[in-house]
Amino acid sequence: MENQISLYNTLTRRKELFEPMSPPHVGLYVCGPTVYGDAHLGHARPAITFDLVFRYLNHVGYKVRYVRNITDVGHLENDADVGEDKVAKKARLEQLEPMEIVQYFTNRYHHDMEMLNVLPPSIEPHASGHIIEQIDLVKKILDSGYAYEENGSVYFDVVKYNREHNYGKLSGRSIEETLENTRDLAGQEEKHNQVDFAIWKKASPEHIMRWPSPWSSGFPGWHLECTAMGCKYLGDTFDIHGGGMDLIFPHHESEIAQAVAANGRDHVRYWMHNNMITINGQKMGKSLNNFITLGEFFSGKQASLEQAYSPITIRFFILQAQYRSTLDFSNEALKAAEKGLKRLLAAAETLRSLAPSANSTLDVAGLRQKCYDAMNDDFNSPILMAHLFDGVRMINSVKDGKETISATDLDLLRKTFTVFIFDILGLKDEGKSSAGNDELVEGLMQTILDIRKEAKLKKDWPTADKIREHLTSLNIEVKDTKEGAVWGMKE
RNA sequence: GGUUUCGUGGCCGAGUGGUUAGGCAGCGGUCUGCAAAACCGUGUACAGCGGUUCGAAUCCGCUCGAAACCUCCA
Repeated sequence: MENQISLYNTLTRRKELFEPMSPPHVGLYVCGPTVYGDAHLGHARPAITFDLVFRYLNHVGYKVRYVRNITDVGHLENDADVGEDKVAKKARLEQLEPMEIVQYFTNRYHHDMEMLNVLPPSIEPHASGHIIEQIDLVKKILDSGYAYEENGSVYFDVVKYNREHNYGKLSGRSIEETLENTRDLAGQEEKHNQVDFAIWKKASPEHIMRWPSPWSSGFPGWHLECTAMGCKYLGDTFDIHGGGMDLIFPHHESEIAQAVAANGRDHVRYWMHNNMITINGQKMGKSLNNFITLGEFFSGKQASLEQAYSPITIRFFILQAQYRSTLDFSNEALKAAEKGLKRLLAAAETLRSLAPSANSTLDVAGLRQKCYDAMNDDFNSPILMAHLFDGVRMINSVKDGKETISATDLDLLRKTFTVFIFDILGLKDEGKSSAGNDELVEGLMQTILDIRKEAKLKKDWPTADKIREHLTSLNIEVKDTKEGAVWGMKE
């Protein structure tokens, strides 16, 4: 590989050179959504972060198998193990089949992701479709002695595991402290220790999502699915596992424990975690009830939104921050993103019609290298964007005749812009497809603008202004530029 | 309370020992019948107090403030 990528590994808490186990193949697993509600801005962050990782690894020549699961079982709603399954709860409230809910929100999730130009993963396994694998995993853990059965449920013996391995290697916490600080929760009599967690849970009579198992009719534990599906599709040990920072403990910590207990070897080599999106300085999340769904952003129909924001604006906004930093939502920040995106795309468009000169006064190769350097340094998209904006200045300067560019450099700059803006950052010009592609409309508009042009040549300003005003009232915006009048639909 | 992380100019957000991050807004200018847009130029900021150093936003200590995790959570 020509590009040496370094990435921040949560396991070691530092940046490390990325070396896949069996290049050029790379295994990438990312925790996907729990489909019991619409995706909100917070869900867009890991999707876009790891879409960037997926796109870049592919770009530099790796063959990536990207697995992102759909969680449609488990994940208990209330404290400890006495709660009911989130999906099941919603189902009963609305008198729908659980799988109907799952399908409905999965479809909507896919739609939102497509809008954000997030590429589909290579495999998108459902937890409910891997009950057999999960039961197998429970058996393995029982066989290796790191779990015990109690009244139809199976619990992971964290204390025993911690004696031989390090439960806490990822999150950096010690089990002793955790033991001291864990609250007393009801319904935990079955557990030998408070830190133990269920890997198979017997279903209560009213619990409708349930599967037969050697221990009881029940359902798999919260952390089991990712271990089971990750190992199934990527191997017992694989390259990269990603997800939100809020999953580090206990979810990912427990995933490691389950995998090591079952397979006796290391689970994941590089753990990557994206930071949270905040609103008023606080995490945007389901439980805090302060989230804004992606659909609401796209439509602008939500109390705290001053306007609609297009999917690609949202994408640009998220990529403007490095994935390990928190990112604070505000209308002001989003509007800034919208304008910046527009300027970047306008320059990309200008680039297509730029004329070359005999030689260059610009360092295009240097710019290109800086772009790669930024991405190689832990996928630093904001730095990449800063360099691209330097490119924007170059393009406009050439257009103004202040700088010149050779044919070779022009070609290189075009390639650089295309690769980084569209292929890697995954941005796109949304305006292009939505308006102005209809032949009839295009013809009519051309006729009208021609008439206006003639009026302007005769300095018949009232007529010219009248045409513009009438079009404005139809939501069509006309702007007189040096190259003539251009029109577009107002947002 | 414990663990971890953070505090950068009006806003968002990089950087992390010595040289301009970048975007948006603002200001100045160019273009322009008007309007809008576009383009160019422009800002010495780094929570506070000490310390280390020739030199700190960057390292160390303390203080203040904020967040995440410890319970489902992207």
